[in-house]
Amino acid sequence: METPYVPKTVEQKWQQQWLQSQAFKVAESTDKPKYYLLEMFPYPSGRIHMGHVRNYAIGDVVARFKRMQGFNVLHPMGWDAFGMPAENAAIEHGTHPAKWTYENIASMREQLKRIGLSYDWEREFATCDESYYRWEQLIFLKMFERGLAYKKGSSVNWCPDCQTVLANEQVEDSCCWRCHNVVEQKELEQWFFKITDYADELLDWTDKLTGWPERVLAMQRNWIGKSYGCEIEFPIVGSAEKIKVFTTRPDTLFGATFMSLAPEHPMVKTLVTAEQQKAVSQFVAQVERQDKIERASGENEKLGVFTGSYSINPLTGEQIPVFLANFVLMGYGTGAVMAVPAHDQRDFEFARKYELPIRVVIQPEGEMLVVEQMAEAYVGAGQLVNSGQFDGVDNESAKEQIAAYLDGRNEGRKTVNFRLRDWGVSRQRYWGTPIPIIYCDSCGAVPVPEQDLPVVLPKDVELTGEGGSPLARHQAFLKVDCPACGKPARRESDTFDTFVESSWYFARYACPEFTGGPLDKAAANYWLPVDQYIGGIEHAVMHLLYARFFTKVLRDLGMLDVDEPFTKLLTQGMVCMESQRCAEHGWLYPEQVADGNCTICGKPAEVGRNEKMSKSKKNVIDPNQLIEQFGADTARLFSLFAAPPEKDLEWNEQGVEGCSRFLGRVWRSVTDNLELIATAELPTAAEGAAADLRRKTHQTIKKVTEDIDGRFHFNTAIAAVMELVNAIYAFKDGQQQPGVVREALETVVRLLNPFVPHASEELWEMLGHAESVETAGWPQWDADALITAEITLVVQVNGKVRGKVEVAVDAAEDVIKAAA
RNA sequence: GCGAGAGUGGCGGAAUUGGUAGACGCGCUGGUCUUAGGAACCAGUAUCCUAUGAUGUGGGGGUUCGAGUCCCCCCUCUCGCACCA
Repeated sequence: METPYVPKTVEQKWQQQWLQSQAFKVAESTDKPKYYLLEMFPYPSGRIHMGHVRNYAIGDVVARFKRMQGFNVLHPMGWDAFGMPAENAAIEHGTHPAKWTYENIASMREQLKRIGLSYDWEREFATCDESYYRWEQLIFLKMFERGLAYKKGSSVNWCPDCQTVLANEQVEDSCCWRCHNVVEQKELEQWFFKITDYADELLDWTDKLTGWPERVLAMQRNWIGKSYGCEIEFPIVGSAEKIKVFTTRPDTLFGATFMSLAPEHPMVKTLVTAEQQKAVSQFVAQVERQDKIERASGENEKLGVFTGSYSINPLTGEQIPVFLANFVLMGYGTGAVMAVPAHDQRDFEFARKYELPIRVVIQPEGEMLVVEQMAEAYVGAGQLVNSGQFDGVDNESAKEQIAAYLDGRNEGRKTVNFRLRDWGVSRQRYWGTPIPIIYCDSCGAVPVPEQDLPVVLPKDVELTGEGGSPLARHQAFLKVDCPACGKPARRESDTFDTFVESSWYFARYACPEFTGGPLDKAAANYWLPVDQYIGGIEHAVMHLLYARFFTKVLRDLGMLDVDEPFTKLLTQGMVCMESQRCAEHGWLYPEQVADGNCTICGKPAEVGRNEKMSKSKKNVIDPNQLIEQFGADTARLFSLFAAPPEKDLEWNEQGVEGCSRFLGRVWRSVTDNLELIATAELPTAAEGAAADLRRKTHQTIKKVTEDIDGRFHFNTAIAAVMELVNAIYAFKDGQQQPGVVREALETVVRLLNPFVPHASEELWEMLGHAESVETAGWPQWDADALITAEITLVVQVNGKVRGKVEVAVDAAEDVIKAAA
């Protein structure tokens, strides 16, 4: 009689069913509001890990919930398929990156399908598909036309042994990760995207992205790093040239007693005098070494060297020495700073070390700074002193006044400086999108004509890991005639940074099959922006900033009409697990530990709590095994129940069992009551204990709806359903009012559908419904059912609980007072 | 240093607006049923106390009839940026 719950059978059945009915296929529609839900697409590494399960389970709850609420939900999936791991695998295993990548995609797709995620699989694509990257090449050409893509010299990490460029992540302690030789800096011509043109817009919009976590916005603001200040020109003694500095403190200009330049500053050569030549080159070499090793170790002693030259402080007319200093960065501002030791801590330390003059030009109120007694720079507010006609002015107004004064004499001007720099997109790598440019001796860098796209990445290459990118040696690929003059020319052999692909994939999902351009504008405008984006916090800056930038570029290219790609963002936490380590035998698998001791040597194992799952720590749970043992529904339920989505989730075997038990309990609550409720009608009212159950049912609908919608409190939503299930178990008057039981059970099944869709569908069918539970829609709560006849009032005297009284809900105040 | 966030039972975590702190789950304790169960079901489980009761949300102040929640100061932890001129 009783049907046991066998997750595997149930899950296979419904996954098959969804596939056949194309349940999650969507098209543009006007009779339903659209909702675009997206999780960050995965890199096809070969296997799904628990982080993916969590990410996609979270997304699937929202997708299914919104669908049940009547939204036209776009929920696509694809693959961020270009990148280095494929090349490395090719080198190690003698396979081809394409083969490796597509095989990984095939097996990961099957894994994802076993989780029961509601994707419109017809929209799936991989960024290494020619039909995707060809449109990326077109976007590049349009950007090139507009001056948004340009080429300039830039230094890169170069391994002289492997003859290849290394990404920053491939440099470990200044050495090549593969051959462990010291990495050099090499000057190369690279392609850049002019993200700095959008710095202001990217920054301004951070205030309008109210659906984003504050910390992500803070990181982006920090990264963009806008600061208001002044550009000031310092003439060089005995030269017509001037040194430009950027400062946020023009008010302290009278206190600038020397100047510091970055060791890499282009004017260093002309500034160094013959006598200082040797000292300077020694210093530059020293900083180059220090940059990598000492800087990383937190060493920050201020070091410098005198160039032998002097510049002139434009306000005091004084000659001030020009130094090189290790703390001045070429990449920020102009690479030159006016040093005001009295009011800047770094300049202060530098001046003390090299015995340079310190002059106080800002006096704080109610205090008298004396240079000899200063232990550190004074960086606060105050009134100007030793500043000529500006004496007595408060320093905030002095910023304006001095900037205006300099502007009038054409010696400086107010300016804005950004930390953000243009995005270098060239990679000397094989497995990426070829940059569609042809170099001609006569015509220079010529864009590949649109009709010649795509520039197909050739497949016939062999990867050895040495000698640089195989594209740079692939004659058939390289040799091409100049599209402008027809003379023999050479193709660009660099490929794009893979962040380029992930900067617009979300838009392509709107029209993955479109052959008329990157985007079908109508489809893109219908679906975009993404209403809810979900992914890891590790992408807080790079990916999310680049995607925002690209969206604005696509808008300005006329390809779509939105300003921002992602209306709401949810950054989910990591999946962690306890790890165990033996002093002698290193990290231990859980089965290598018995009673807290290492099973190899018997010594106590050290327990590390909350460590991110990683193979090296042997604390990884394989989703396949988990699903095999408990089923996809349990895996989903636990990853949603154990922690709120934005927090780290600590994996716990017993917690998983708890979720599995709960599903069994739900299952039995339905199967045990099937006979009872077989002919029962849904109630519109109830009496006594049945009214309490009915109230609980409708309270639960309300709670779960509000918890999911916008708040993403899945853990408390699930807890609420558990309470309802407990109430059904506790309810003993089923014989009298079976309809109330049916209502409660159907509610449980419907509310659980976004979390455990397979079990939910199966139970819904058992309850006698021919149509999918998703078609049945999201339940509505009945406000009348929420009303109680009596409520418990807590009587507090001086804030202490002194008693409880039961009163009618509509009792008058004096009745309540009397009762109390 | 700057920026963001967090400190609540043995554990994961609840507590939309200030109103019975500890929902729900794990673990633990006891029970029922069973040949047996790590199955299922029922009950209990913040701390102290025999109990009335008292104490409890990192610490210290404050506002309030009433504070986990609001204000001030301090401590600790996590994450991000970090010589940013």
